[in-house]
Amino acid sequence: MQQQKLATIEDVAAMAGVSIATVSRAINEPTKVADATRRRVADAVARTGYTTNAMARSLRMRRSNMILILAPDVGDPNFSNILVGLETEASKRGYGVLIGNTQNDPSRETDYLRFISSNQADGLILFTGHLPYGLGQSPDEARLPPMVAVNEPVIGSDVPFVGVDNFEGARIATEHLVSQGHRRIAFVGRAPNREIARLREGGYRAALAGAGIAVDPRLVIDGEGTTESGRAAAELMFVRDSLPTAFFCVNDASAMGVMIALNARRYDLPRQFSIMGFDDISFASFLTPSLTTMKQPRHRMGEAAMELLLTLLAGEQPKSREVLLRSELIVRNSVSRPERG
Amino acid sequence: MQQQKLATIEDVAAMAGVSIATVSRAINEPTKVADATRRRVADAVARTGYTTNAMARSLRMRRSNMILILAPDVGDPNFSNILVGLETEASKRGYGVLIGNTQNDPSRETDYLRFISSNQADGLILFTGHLPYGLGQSPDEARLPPMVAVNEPVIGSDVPFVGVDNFEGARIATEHLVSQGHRRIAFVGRAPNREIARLREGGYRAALAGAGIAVDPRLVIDGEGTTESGRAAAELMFVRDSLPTAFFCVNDASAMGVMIALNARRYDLPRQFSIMGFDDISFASFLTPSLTTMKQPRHRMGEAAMELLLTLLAGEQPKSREVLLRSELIVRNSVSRPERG
DNA sequence: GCCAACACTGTAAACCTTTACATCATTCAT
DNA sequence: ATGAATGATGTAAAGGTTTACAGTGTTGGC
Repeated sequence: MQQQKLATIEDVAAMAGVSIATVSRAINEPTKVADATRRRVADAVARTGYTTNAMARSLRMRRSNMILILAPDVGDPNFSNILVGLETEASKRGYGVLIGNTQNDPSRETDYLRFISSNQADGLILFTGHLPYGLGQSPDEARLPPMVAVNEPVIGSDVPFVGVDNFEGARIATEHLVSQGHRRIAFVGRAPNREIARLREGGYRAALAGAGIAVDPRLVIDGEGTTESGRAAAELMFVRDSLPTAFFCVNDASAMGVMIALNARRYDLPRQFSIMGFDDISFASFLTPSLTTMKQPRHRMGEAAMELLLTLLAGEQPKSREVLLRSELIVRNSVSRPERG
Repeated sequence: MQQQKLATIEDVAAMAGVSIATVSRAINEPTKVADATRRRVADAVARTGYTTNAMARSLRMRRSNMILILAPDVGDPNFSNILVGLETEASKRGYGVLIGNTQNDPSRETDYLRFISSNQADGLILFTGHLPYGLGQSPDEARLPPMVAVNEPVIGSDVPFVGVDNFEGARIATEHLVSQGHRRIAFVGRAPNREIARLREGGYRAALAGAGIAVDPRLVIDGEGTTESGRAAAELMFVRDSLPTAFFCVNDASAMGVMIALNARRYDLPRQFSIMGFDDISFASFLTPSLTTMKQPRHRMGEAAMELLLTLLAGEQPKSREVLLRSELIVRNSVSRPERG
């Protein structure tokens, strides 16, 4: 329909009275061409409305200037701000971002790899916490495309990682609860095969150990980090009749679930139960009570991850293959001193 | 680094003992090639690990199978689910999605158009509510790339639109408030130059007119649809001392702001004030009180928008250039009967 | 036994760049 | 005045597909 036959470099060359090589140089390496010529070319570009055909360019240069972002769930509230950071940095450096929503479906992961193998993307950002299915198995690591994990490290691999120190953050969070006088602290969202959950559980255990508190296994509940799983976890504790005075949740979504369960049972929060989350998603402050949590610097995480990936792509040696940003304790109103022992 | 020199169609052809043309056909038009040959090619493809180079393909076919999504703010909670829908449908049809976060910055809008003009994207999905800067001005509409607006229609243009009937939805919402006995109903988030806000304000006015209620101009407050603007709007009413019994907010984000303001003033909601939002963002149900609002079928909006765009791209005539999905009243706990007249 | 139709395959052009190499003119040191 | 170095430009190859067109062999109808 709108195929008006776009101007090519040849049209520009003809109009400027030079060869196409000169046009290319005038555009990409302006110093290598005489001033007068450069002006003629610039003029011709303007008059023809020429834009260089990215496909031809990518074909020739074997580089697409595109980055593929693989995320299990683009709708995750913890995702979007990181995405903005990624996109900002990429755009600043002349890269575009392609998004791939995998829903943790192995076939979709494999499917998206076609963007890499077909040269449509030069590198990969991983939110998934594991290598895309179809990449990890073969031992020829050399074949791995340049990639960086963000938010969640990739288990058992040396994929560069950008995020917060989840172990340390969880320890700080748990220590905050301890410092308020809590000794029976639940961990909601245990998931041994999710690296991020494992790290946070580790920090939780370390904090308790440091305070000389034994972990009551009945207070460590499995969950996938969803709101519903948080709700179910809290309910389970009531059924088992083994209650904590505080809940440390693997993330804010779980914490919301716990809060829903407790509100539904008409408890007065935080008087009767304290709740601590992790992530500081944008809605954490709008809950009632507003959620005390650990803040992830999401925008900066995104920027740093993209920066690292582009450094890798440029073939340069990055300062470090792991960027750990500081998470920050955000004290709001969901934590108080326990009313009973 | 991993430039192992990927297999090309020529390698496959050599291994299968056929010409490259046959390989191409075996892959893209299997019926046009003899069974035995097809098997040999398939075998060679498997053995070489060949994937077709998307750049070369796009260059030749003048089509990238990519869609550019232009959104003012990727972090908007109303955005992500639509994005999932867009992505799902695109992926199903073999398209990839490229995301462009404009932050309403005209220069970034223009900048992203390079993806279109350089053939890196075949079509455009617009969240912005206006034509990208750098596209609208010239009258040669013929040059416009295929595009579809989602969520917010594009003012004064015939860009196809997929979304809910915002006028009608706002009318239903307001009528609900009226049906509960409210007569002093505020509209929070007036923005005459935002089409979506105008439509919703229109629905609000229509509902009041239908009920024989005159609009009190002091109850119509400007705002950009942010949480902060909602908070400020509510505060303004207290300052002006012209209070409604119910707030109809242009979107959920504004409604949250109003709620924050009222909670801060220690009002008992919804007993003393009713609040109605629009969008049903994922957190609406987690607010206290949970938010009564109009639900947008976001996932389906995304799918429908992508479907429409791909239809356009295929050069086919779509059934309609406007797809209006039904928004649905979600009754929760933020609306009750007014306690005073 | 001949010709047309058909099924399959190959040849080569086209898609639009970037860039190594060659060419030519000019400058500068000697 | 000469040769080398420098600077500006041009020529042509390469990047990997798709596809119009041509070619070949086979089938089937007469």
